[in-house]
Amino acid sequence: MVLDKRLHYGFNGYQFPPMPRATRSARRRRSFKKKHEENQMCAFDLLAIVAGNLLLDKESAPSSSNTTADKDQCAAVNSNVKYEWQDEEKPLKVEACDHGSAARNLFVCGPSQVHGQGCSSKEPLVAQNNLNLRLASALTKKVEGVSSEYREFGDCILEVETKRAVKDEPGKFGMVLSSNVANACSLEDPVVLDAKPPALASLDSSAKVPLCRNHIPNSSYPTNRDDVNVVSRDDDENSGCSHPITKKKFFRPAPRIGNRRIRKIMASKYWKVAPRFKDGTVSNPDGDLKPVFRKRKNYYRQQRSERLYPFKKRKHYAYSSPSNSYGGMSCNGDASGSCSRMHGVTGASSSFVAQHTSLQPRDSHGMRTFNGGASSSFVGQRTSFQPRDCHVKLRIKSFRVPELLVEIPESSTVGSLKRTVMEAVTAILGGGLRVGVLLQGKKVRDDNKTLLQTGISHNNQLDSLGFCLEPNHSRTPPSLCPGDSPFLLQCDTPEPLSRVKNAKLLAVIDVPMDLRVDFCSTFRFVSLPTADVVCQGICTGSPEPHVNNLGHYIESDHDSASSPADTSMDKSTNSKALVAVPAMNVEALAVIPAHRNSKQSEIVQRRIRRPFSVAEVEALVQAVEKLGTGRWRDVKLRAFDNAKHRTYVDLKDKWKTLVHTARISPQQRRGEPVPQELLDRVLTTHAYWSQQQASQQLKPSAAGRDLPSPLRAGGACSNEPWTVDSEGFQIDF
DNA sequence: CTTAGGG
DNA sequence: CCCTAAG
Repeated sequence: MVLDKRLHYGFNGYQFPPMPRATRSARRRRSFKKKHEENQMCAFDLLAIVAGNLLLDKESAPSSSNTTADKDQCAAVNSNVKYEWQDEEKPLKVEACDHGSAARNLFVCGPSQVHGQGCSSKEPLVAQNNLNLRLASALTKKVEGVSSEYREFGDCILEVETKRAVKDEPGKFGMVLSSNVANACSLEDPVVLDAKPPALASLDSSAKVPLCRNHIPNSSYPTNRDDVNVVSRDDDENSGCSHPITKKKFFRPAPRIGNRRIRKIMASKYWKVAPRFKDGTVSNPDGDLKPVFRKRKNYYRQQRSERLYPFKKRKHYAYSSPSNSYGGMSCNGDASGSCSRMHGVTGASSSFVAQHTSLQPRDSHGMRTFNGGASSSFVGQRTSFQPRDCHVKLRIKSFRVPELLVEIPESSTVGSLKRTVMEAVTAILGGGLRVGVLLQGKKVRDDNKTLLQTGISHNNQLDSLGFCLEPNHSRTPPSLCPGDSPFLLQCDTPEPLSRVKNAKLLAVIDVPMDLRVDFCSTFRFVSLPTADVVCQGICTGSPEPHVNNLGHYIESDHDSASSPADTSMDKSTNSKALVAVPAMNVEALAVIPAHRNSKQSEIVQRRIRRPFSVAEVEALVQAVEKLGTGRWRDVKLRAFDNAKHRTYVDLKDKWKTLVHTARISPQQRRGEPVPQELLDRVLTTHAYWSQQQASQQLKPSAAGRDLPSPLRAGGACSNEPWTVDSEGFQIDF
């Protein structure tokens, strides 16, 4: 099979789109050429092709079986083929790998110049660096003569790390490909991955962050940077933080990635991520970053990204406004997928990092909590943007509507019933509700405390956090929330309400930790001034490393500690750091079941008190007369099956109180008076069953027969002082 | 989960 | 109504 698809990756971040085909218009070719000329800065070019075929250039049609590349010009590894590519200056050899399965991984790496000459003839490349490529993994081949490392994951993903920065573009590099990706790309729609670090895009930049085309100031790269920070990701183990390495440092050998991880990666669709980087490019506050891409390219990318990412990114991000620098940054939950993808793009991101070495997040706070790449990404973000503060992500799966009591005549129509219910619901939702926050089972009453102060932080207790909807007493007007809150939740002084005990809420809200507790306002958070606080904490259930969209890198490296050394950016970024928190974030990112610690997190509210009506008492008495006092479950089923709010324990308790009530003087009784007739029956019944119970104990074997069994319920027992209706009385609520 | 009881 | 030990 011939793959027409190929991917070009520019280590510099410059990408060469596939040459236009001959069939294409001259105009397009010119355009193509022009573009490349403009991007001469690119020092290194990596060409990767997956799926068994490598197209070195349009002229040389690659066939799966043979090496089309001219010797000396390109090297490609095909499934079982060995290609050699020799550059005069830097010979690159790639030994064939034999991967059993479908020939997949191909990649070519070489000085861009070579590439330019032979393969992409038109592209001027400045290749000066030597890259060592090494394939780790199944393919495990070494490519010598180059200074980067490859990691091949499974049969699909290749990660490249550069040890050395390209001359002009220190730190830029790399990428990961998956065969899938390759397949996905057609020449027509070349996949262009930008190694460049997207400045500050959020992961799902696609959704919220404006594409950076405009942000790209110019094509030239900064030349004065010597330091390259590279973050290498570790293996599957996650938890890495990005740590920048100075360019002089060599990257540590890329750890191998287990299949498991590979699968994950694949699943995450790395390749999809790649495009994002590009898109994600955001203007760099410092202006340090200079995107190499042109608008046109961006256009490409954008298009592609759109195509490739049909799926919507997390809604979560959607909320974040573009302005919100960090809104998209966090990865978690759902995001994990995207994050992981990013991970795949390690190389690219790392390059990004390098560029931004100067930017280092001062605050490692959030970092530590991150897993793998994600954290690193954050780092990057922070550096460039002002860090805000950690965010707590909570998901509220649903709110249960507090119990509604509706009274309606039996003669009412169903329609009127519906309207009645609607009105009740509307009354509640329209200002009759407020949100209660519970932490560790305790209600958080102080709305003015920050989440952090309250103990709600990104790295803890999320599972012990609960929310509840409470009826809002009319006396307390909704204070904070103007109508904008989508939920129309009003907040006011939190008062424990017993009604909503069952509300189960799981948080999944992305909340800045410095927000006040009273997110009742719907979760419209009010950000407090928190200049210093900056952490992007995110909790994710997913072990996957995350990479921030910025391309900041993250690595889950074992030993690597994130080294935010460079603070040069700090000052610049700080000012920006605190941005208004968008009202968004309500979206759920990660799903964090709040009910895990049922005891603690679950709402501990006491149930609302609901006095038994006379009718209920009647039903209860009747049922107990028939069933006895030791079969509350049956009583429930028989008479209160439809009264969801009455548990058998409630019935038992009520019986207990009825007995007590019957025994005390009427003056001592409280509440709705129960007809004496009923109380008398209560006493009679109680006495009867007590006796039965006693006799049963004395002579268990015989007693059983005497006791009215449920089955025999229809027939009144001769001993029973009452007549029983076989059907019983169902209380229907 | 049910019961039975104390709180 | 809640909480819980027991079964």
